[in-house]
Amino acid sequence: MIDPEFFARRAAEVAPDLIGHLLIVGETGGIIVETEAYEPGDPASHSFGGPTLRNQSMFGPSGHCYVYRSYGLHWCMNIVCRPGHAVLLRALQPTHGLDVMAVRRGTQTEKALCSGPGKLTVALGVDKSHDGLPFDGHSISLIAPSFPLSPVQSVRIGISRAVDLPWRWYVAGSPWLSRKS
DNA sequence: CATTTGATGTCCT
DNA sequence: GGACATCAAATGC
Repeated sequence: MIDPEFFARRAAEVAPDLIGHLLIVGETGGIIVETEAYEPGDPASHSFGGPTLRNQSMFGPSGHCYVYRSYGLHWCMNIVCRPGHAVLLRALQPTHGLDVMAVRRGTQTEKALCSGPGKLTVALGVDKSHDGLPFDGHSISLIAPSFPLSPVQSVRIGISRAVDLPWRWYVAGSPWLSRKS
């Protein structure tokens, strides 16, 4: 399991370190290949402006989930770092339970199973009921890579505020990203 | 191929 | 009422 100290840092420090970790939810999972950091004081972050009913998990214990509804219909999954900080999981390389994920996603094309924040929650079966749950190896696990990767740093995607903050990290050339880079 | 559009939860003004 | 950390299908070149 991951040292709790790993999560109790700034989101912008945790996000690149999460690249290469194996995320397991139930019988499905994959390797994290794309993340984004959101911090307090960051106008694009849900924690900007303090706690609300919706974002309260973002101010809860580090190393837990923050799951929210995006655009009224998609679930998005974050890992909470220190209070008000969270890392959005944007894409996975599918490794576990591909058949189950394909059924949930209703697609045959393996490269599109987890290639986006709204897609990977469907593939993993994550929804509001996972909000606030810990990555403790019970229903949700996180396993460190055997060797560190060197992700590429870039600007975030799909936001309209603080668009210049270079807080997106991804595995260069990976075919599993939410968009080609 | 690129661009537009529809689905509609939760928070903010 | 409007904005939004999105996706897939429809439409237009």
